[in-house]
Amino acid sequence: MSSISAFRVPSVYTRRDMADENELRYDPAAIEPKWQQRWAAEPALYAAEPVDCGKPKYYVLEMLPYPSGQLHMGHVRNYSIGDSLARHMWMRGYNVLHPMGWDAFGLPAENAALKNNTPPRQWTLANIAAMKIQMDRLGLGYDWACEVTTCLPEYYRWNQWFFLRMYEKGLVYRKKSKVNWCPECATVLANEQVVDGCCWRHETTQVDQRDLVQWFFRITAYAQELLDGLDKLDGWPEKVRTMQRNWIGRSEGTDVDFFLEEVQGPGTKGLGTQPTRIRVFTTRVDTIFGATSVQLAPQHELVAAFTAADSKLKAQVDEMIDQQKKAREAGDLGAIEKHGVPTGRFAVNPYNGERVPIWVANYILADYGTGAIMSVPAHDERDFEFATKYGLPITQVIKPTDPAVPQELPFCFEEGVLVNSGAYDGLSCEEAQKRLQEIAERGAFGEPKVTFRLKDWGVSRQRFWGTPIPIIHCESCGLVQVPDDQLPVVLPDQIEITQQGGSPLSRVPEFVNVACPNCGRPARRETDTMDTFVDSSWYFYRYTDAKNANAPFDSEIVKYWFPIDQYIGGVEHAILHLIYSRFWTRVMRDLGLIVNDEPARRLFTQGMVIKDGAKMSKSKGNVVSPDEMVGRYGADATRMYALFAAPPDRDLDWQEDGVAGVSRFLSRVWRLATKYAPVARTGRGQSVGVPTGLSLKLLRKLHQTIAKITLDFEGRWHFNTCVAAIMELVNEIQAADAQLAAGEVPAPVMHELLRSLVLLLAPFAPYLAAELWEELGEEGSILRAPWPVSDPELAKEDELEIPVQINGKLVTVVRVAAGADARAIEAAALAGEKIQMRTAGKTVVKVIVVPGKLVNLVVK
RNA sequence: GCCCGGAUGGCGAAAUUGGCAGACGCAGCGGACUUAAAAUCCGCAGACCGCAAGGUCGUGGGGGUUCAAGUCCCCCUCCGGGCACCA
Repeated sequence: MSSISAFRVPSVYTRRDMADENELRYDPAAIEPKWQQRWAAEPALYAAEPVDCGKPKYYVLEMLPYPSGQLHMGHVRNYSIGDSLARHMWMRGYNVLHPMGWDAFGLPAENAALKNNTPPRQWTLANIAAMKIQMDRLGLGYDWACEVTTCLPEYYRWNQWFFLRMYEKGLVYRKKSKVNWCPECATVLANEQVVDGCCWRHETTQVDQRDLVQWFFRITAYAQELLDGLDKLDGWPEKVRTMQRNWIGRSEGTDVDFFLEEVQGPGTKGLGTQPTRIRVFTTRVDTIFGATSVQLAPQHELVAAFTAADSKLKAQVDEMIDQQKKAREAGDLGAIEKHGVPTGRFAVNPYNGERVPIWVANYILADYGTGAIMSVPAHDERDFEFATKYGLPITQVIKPTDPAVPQELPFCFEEGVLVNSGAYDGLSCEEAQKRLQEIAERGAFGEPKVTFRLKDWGVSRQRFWGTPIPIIHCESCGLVQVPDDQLPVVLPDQIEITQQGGSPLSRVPEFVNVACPNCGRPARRETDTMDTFVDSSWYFYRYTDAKNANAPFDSEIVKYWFPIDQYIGGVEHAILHLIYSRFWTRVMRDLGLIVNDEPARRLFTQGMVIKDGAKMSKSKGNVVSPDEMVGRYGADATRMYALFAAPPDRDLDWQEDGVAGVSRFLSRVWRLATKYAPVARTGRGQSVGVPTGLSLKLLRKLHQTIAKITLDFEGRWHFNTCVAAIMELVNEIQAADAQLAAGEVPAPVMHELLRSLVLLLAPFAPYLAAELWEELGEEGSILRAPWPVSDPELAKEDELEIPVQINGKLVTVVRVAAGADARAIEAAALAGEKIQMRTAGKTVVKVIVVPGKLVNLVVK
């Protein structure tokens, strides 16, 4: 349906140009396809230039979408922001790289294959084609020459290549581990992909725990560097940096060995090869004299030794493990009640020789620290709860220095002095920690220790539609790398996707059976594929050199473009994608491929798109289709509304009436510009001279608007107020319509006004801008036209309205010359009639004059 | 529980450095044009009192600093997001 119904031509124009009634209507359905065709025919418009072009570079990147087949409003918002920025930077004369690609591996393609009997590849490529059309319709200016599609062998061969390089460096390893298993996906999930005990893609599907041999990337080797790097990322939102800091979870403390008390008699059986020490991790070694038990995680290796000789204990521990597992699956690990069982064994505190019981407790995590703690109930909430429940002794060993601290257990504070701690009594917590660490190191029963919460990145997936892991299992040679010259290991074409568990690739004999590259004997390919976060960890490097068949990219080209100047995407990727990318960048740096430490200098996280109070999503049934909006109002209006309705970093409430409003505004621009274009054209190339009167007024507003928008593009990014500023400008021009029609403003000024207006609109409404640019008789593409420069002289007001307050309350305003000094302003303020009346008979105690801002009289 | 955000008209929002609160837009109301409607154009519009001139109140709540607070400080409430038995 046509959106903008025909409107009656304004009378002033009807007289002049009756014949062209149709041309007066703003009709995005006509304009937009016309420019799509033209731009498609001229791909160089959006193409990055060679590295030696001599221009400063600007790399603007938006997160690549998963090719589901449909853009959603979140994409529209993300890409509208990025596209406006890219267009602005082009106009500022930068060599802009503005690429787009497809995060094309992943489960939905397999699900679709099951459902429609369409091969994943075909389904994915068809979706890509459809979404590309949507993007083109939106008028997004991408350099399609460097498009990256992660499911194509030309791309994923480099995943494999990187995997092998990392394998050689010891950054890839295999281990049997408890993994998160999503029954729906029938695959393993990374810790980061488990949300509240459920799969991040299937929010109602509980994740199981399974034991599998898995491939891991040793991201923990970079934990400290990833943490330190955050301090320097001042172009990233503090929020994201904080989230990553918490995720990495660095914690400084001490590893301390408690000695396992020797036990004589039958109970010692099975303990023979076990360590005689229990290593605990604590951040509060200063409280160690208050340790009244040692607590082990149920999975701790010593527990297995203890239970081997004690079937009753074993039953209790097994039950505990089972309960923990259930709780983990239900996602409320923190909610289960603390409980434990005594092992009947004792440990000896290395500092004072005190004998404390060893318990197994369900609140001790096997995979954090050493899986064992010393329990100090007087100074830890959890230990206190536990000790109270089981009547374990509670010994206070820290006395608060601050008398305001309530005298109640447990005492959880760090400001205090030691008591009941033998030779260390009287030391501050901080000093005591240092001293106790020294003693431990000297006595070889402990040392300072930094622990991270971050775990290694499990990348194995038992799925078909992902990058095959380039490893061959040979019975004689063990794990053998696929030689580089045999890459890529290509996914087989013919495959039957079923819902059976295990890797689909393992059921394809042609894929699995292979000769060992080492000994030539029959061997088996690895059938796990890689997590799709591998694909998105480095795709933005590939953009710079997407066709390279010999290397993932040319280092020199990457050196030119990196780091990314501006990365834009949703905050939901704050941890997963953005931490993996930072890791990958460092790995590539250490492989000598790149020189930058961080992928992106600046990161911008846009807010969510909300409708009727909830995030737009299929499950909520509140989805607005971009196609529908574009069909009804045009791409320009849709995009501009996405920028106008809220600042980009905040959530955006989608209201269709608002899109209609923006569309009305664009119609107004259209009418105004087409009406005065004939006059403006005659003023092309002529100087505006020294404008006065209405000309000056309008040019002043114009130059103020240019200044405002230019400033916003430089970092503040309040595009909502940029659009508002353009609206104000248009309102002001339109308010002068009668005078303009009467010819009060000379042609060169009309030209300057309309030309600049169109330039200001170009980043936000490229179709309309291009059309009007042509209408104004301008040559060349508006895309490469220089961004207008604000003339500060013209922008300056020559008279200001200064509010005058009495005791902080507004009474009146006075007009003064713009440069007026404090004395002149004060005089003008005091001379005002209303001020005279209000101050009559009273004393003006004080006069505050802020030149250019206001006057406040303090009156008694 | 801890760590981030946020709260301003009927609605989306603005106020860039402490200086006229509500720009811009939506919805609404009045008018012009029209046989009529739509579209368009012009105007009104925070709340309360008042015929008006004008006055009082007003940025989630309470306190404070200041000539002046949406903005700074302290305390609290609610909403959103992240983390959560991390020793």
